[in-house]
Amino acid sequence: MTDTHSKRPTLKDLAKAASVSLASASYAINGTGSLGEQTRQHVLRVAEDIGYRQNLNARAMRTGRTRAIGLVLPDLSNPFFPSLAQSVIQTARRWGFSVYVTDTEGSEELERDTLKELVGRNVDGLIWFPIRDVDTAGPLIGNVPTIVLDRSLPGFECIQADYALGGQRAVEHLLAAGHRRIGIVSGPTDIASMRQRCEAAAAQIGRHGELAFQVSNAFSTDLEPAVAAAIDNRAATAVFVGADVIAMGILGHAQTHGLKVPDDLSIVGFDDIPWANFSSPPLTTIEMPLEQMASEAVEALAQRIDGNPRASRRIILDTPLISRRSVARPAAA
Amino acid sequence: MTDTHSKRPTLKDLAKAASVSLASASYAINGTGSLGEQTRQHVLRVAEDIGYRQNLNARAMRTGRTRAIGLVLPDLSNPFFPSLAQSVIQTARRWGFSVYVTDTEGSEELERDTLKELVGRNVDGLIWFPIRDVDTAGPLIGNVPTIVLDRSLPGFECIQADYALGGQRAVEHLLAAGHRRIGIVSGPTDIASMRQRCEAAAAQIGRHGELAFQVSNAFSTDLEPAVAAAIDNRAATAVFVGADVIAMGILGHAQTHGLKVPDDLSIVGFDDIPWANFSSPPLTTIEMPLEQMASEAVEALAQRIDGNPRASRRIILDTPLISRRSVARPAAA
DNA sequence: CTGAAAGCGCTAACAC
DNA sequence: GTGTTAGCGCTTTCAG
Repeated sequence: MTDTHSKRPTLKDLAKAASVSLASASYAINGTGSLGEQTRQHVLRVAEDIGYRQNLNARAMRTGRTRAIGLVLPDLSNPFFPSLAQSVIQTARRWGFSVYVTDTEGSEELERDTLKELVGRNVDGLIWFPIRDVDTAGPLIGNVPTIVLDRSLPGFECIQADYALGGQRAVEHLLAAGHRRIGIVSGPTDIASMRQRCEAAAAQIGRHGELAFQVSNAFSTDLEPAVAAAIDNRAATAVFVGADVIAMGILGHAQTHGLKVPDDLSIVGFDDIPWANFSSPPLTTIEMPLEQMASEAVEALAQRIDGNPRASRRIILDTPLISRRSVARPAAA
Repeated sequence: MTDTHSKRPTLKDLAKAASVSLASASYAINGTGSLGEQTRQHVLRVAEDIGYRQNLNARAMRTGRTRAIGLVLPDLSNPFFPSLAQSVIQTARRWGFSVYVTDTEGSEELERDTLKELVGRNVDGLIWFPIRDVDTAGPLIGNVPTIVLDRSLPGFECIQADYALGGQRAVEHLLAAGHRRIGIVSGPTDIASMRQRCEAAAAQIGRHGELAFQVSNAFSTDLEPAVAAAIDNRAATAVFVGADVIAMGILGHAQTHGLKVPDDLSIVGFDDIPWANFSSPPLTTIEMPLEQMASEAVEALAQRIDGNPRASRRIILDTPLISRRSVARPAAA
């Protein structure tokens, strides 16, 4: 039994309890060095008995590696990010890393603080989904291996998806369904990946139809007045929405304002967040390959951490269309 | 300018660069000790110049406090948890703590590993949402101050909500709308908080109506056959569902199977996850006061960490009904 | 195969 | 007001 009130036993305590040297204790715990089989067993047993736990910080301090990585995300309340976080956590676990998840609340200042903090805690690497395509980190990050997600930051290895292709596919789908007057609701336009998908969409609309409107909205289900107005005007029979969260807001708005989806208004979103599949109607959308992003990111990071600098590749993943029920032929064709 | 390729400067480097002693450098950085104002300024300036960052691990090792807490959650893909995580992260930040978030993937083994890992990294405290009402941690946790969320674990300070009252309120609401034949779809029944809400609901139904069925489902939008069957049978005009995620699954199922909600089937859920407000119809549900849970938890933890043992209180928060559109009078009254 | 000792980066007595 | 120094718990040469 362990006394609940004593301090956590140290390696020294363990060595003493097992009457071996400090080194032997360490070897036994880590499975390193060369140690008599019985000694090792004995130490391990005693460790169990006295409830010994390695102090990972001390270990990290000595070895210079923490086996921890930081995941810096802009906003956990956007359902896109928890999914990503989950994938990263699981993949990292497979590689033997723990993950610090942080939410920068969309603030560049917090983002900087967070990054600083993580570096200060000596994470072995960083997976960073910046708020914008702006390097708020500067030299803060130092030499910490870093993979940037979705945004495009010079000097970093970036993992992205083919946003333009996604936007184009979305519009093609709408066109194929017979829509001609198509609107665009973009997310924040200071984000390159957002501009890309919307520009590609606009181009495609320009080619074969008519751009009814192009407005933008924050990453939120709450619609800004201009957006609500654009929808209410019924200038378009269909909209391409740059992010599913916003699309869900539009879906809700349309329905509470007497517009039937998809009959009066077809919608295609972008991201394929989990509940896109459970709205009514379920949302047709462009999939962001999250699991792949996560595993590519962790893998790339692991490579670098293990000293494989691996030329700063830029990885671009595919963005398939997921066809569900929010698109139909326009009523008045 | 900092050489991108050199190691991170240490306090020693800083001291040397500023030509002061190690202690003075430390004092300047931490604002402790007594130091000439100019010395301090000078050191700080030099620190900036050479890009010095504290090594928080080393500091933690020395002081015995990491200013980090661990948040152990069962499943980030249930939208309930990211919201909770976000609140915890933000509150913790206000108290000067960083948060390690982990997802135990519903596995008790991973839960144990995770807890071990966190303790090994010397977190100052733990906020733990156990998978079940089972203490998988045992003595692993040692003396690390821990707050348990939602579940009820002997010996821990637990923060819970009034589940029974919530279940009762849900049914009262259904009753008031004129329903008599009411079904219950519970979440996993090995969870006390789940049993409480459903038992209270059942009791209330028993008192003034008729329990049409009582089945259970995993925390998922995917319905188990028994649950789908119960819904399809139309044995009930209304259901109380123990968790919103499941409720969303039922909503989707009902609608794709020709049942109109709320006309053919009224639904009230539990949790008030973010998208409950954006389904169509928006889901009437019982609110879990997440922000409050989070801030109570962090606060309680901070207290203990700062050495205020504060008798192991059990905090019970209120569970108000949020009335939206998924409840109507039954068609055939 | 085992033990003694150095040192990772930092803080906090304690001396000056 | 500033500098010296002893460790925090651990890993890892290097001798025996």
